Amino acid sequence: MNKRKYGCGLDAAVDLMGGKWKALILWALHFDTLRFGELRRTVPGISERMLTLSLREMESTGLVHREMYYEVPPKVEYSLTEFGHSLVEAMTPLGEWGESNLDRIEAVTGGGNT
Amino acid sequence: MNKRKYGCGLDAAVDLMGGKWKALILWALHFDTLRFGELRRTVPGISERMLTLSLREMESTGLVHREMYYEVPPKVEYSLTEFGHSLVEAMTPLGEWGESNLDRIEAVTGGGNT
DNA sequence: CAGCATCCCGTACGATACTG
DNA sequence: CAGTATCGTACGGGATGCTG
Repeated sequence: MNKRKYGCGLDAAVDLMGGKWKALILWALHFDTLRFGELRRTVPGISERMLTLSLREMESTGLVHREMYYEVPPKVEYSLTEFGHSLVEAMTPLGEWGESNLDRIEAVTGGGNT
Repeated sequence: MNKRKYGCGLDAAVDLMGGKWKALILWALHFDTLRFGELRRTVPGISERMLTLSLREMESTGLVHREMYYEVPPKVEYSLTEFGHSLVEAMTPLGEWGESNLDRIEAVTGGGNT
């Protein structure tokens, strides 16, 4: 049962793009429509399982569009919906902040705890 | 051992404020310096344990400042550091996006999956 | 190539009780 | 008031193997 209302919009947004991989996937798809294998190569370190799961989840939340081509070598392309693009744009400042403070963040997370 | 480098700044930022409660706590502290009990009341649904853990973690990452007063009724005040404030500011667009799309988000997360 | 199934583990999180 | 200790669970996530 999921009766979770969100404390604020930020909470809701984090729920959508939180987790370990969704932000990376969103980011990757922001620039290009990508196939499964391309995504796998673009997002470093992700497993097939997590890519599949994340993609499915983002499909179901309307962030990602999935286009299947019924060909002999199976081909599936993933792209962002308008909704997805708008989210990425909202995340951009956070991403820039993160990059500006990468050193510091790596220092505190690497030497600290979870 | 923690050799996690981040895929991008966004990844790093999400690592800092991800989780279930940190965003809410940051948000609450953005407006005011708050005591433990006040925070507990401000962040709806959080347990003492999670509040403590989140606070400790954010202390260790330099987002939150903790000020103890050695008085008879113990008193501790939490506030954001400059670092914390800058993070909140970077998160703001995301929060606004979330609020603008609250209905949609609740619909897709409430009826879907995690 | 794209993807699902299964096993397994760590930890994030929750509930409850106790303390200075 | 402001925590800490302990226990238990659920889920996120990794590794591996199989299918159309």
